[in-house]
This record gives sequence, structure tokens and C-alpha cells, in this order.
Amino acid sequence: MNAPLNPDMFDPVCPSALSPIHIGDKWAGMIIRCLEHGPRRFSELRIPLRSITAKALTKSLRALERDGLVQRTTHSDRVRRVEYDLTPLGRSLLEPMDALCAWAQDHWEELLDAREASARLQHAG
Amino acid sequence: MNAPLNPDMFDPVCPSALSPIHIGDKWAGMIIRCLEHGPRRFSELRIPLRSITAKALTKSLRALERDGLVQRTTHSDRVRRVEYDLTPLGRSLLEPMDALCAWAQDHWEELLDAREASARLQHAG
DNA sequence: CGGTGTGGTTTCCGATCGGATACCAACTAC
DNA sequence: GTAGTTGGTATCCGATCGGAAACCACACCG
Repeated sequence: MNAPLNPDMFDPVCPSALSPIHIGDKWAGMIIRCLEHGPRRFSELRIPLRSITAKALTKSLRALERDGLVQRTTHSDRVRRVEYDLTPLGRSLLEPMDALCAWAQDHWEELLDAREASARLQHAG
Repeated sequence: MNAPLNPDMFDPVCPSALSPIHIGDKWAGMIIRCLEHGPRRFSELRIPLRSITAKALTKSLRALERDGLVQRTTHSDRVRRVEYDLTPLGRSLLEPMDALCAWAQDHWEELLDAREASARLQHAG
């Protein structure tokens, strides 16, 4: 099976937060990362995405499904079980996403410096 | 100098419109592409970005400036001349952007198919 | 003098976003 | 029966987005 998701997998000061490149909506990139190593259940996804509401998670997942990046499967178990998994198309996104993460890490300090410089100008002006 | 920008450089049905990956806000990616081959003036940028309002262009350019991706220069000519140019940081984005464009082109049909399939389900349901 | 071009800013407004909260059906466990 | 879990929906609401339109300072042109 699948190791549990690390509740802290998304560091609040993750360099990617500064990155000008985004996947889908606010949550889509993180959801895709959560599915990288296998299917996940709805409530399982909510753990690393700590502040997400059910509404926001549903909306984001539906968009990913509509775009063919994620597949939703309802299992007929005794207890209700719905799993979300990356499609091959969704999985193919991981490679460019890795390139973007690498870019963000490489240029994190430049991005921080630029923000701080403009904040100083703002404060001075 | 710099060849004029092609007014049609952004095909309304460009595959990148379907891409789930975005650079900055709605316009930032296109602006960066416009600056790829050298600095451009404000009104020059408005040509390929046909429907953009001055307000939207200003806002997007200010954000790019704040993030250190674009530099704004006011030239002291007789006529007012303001030019926007990519910084080295902004230029470094071109490489991952190319990777994304390649991904979007490679998977355009899959993306289209997924959208159409979900639209059919929507219509049938 | 008025008209034109440049590089914007301001105001208004409808649409969308995103969080909080409450609610729900189905099923299980006690 | 009652409580808890799962996978959501429905409603409200303030904040933000994004376009349309009007306006503006400044310089040049004739």
C-alpha cells in the first residue's frame, strides 16, 4: 500500500509559494503532489492540506477530474470509500512540475530579494 | 533594434490556453513572451494582447516588476518613453516555460478529449 | 490655439474566489 | 437508540478580479 501522507509536507514557507508559476487553482499543484505515490482518499488529502475546506477540496478535485488529470473511483466497500488517483496525463505533469520546483529553489533568494527591495521602496516612497 | 510584435502572436485557440499551468496572473506569461527578444514599450505590448485594458496591463507589469522579473525604465527622450525589459531572473523563466509549452503541445489532444468527455457527461447527466 | 500620442489612474460594477458554517445520507460501532 | 466516520452539499459573506469607461498630465505638431 501507500505510506501515510506527511501532515507537514507543505512547509508554509516553501519556496514554491513565491514561484510565479502555478498549477491549476490554489490547491491543484499540492493535490497532484499528494497523489504522486498512489491513490488517496478524500479525507486523507485533507491532512497535509491543513486549512482546506471540504468545499474547496471538492471543487479542485472536480476541476482536475474534468481536465483528465485525476480519476475518481468509488469503491463498493462496506464503508464508503472514494479514491482519487493520477491519470497517465496527470502523471505526465510531474516532470515539468519538477523542473519548476528546481527553478523555484534555484532562484528563491533572488525572488526574496526582489520582494524585499520593492517592499522597502514602497515603505520609503 | 527589435522587430515589431506580431499582433496575432497569441492565437485564441493556442494550446497553452488549455494548459493547467500558469505563469503569474492572466497576462504575465504572455507579457514575458512579448519581452523575449528585447525591451518593449507600454503601447507596443497592448497590440498582441488585444483585449487588455491599460489598467490590467499596468497591474500585471507592476507585479512582474515587484517580483524582479521585469525592469521598467523611463527614458528622458523628448516624447515620453517607458520600456519594459526582462531581468536576468525573468529571462531564466523562459527555459521552464518552454518545457511547459512543449508539454501543452504534446498533450493538447488529451486535454481536449478530457474536456469534451466531461462536457458530454455533464450534458447527459 | 486645438488635436494627437504616450503612459498611465480612477471609478464603477458584475462575476468569481475562498473561507466559515451548517447541514446531509449512508453506513458502522457500541 | 445514539454517536462517529466518510464524502460530500448548500448557504452566506467579505475580498478580490477583471473589464468598461472616463479622465489626466505632459509633450509634441501644425
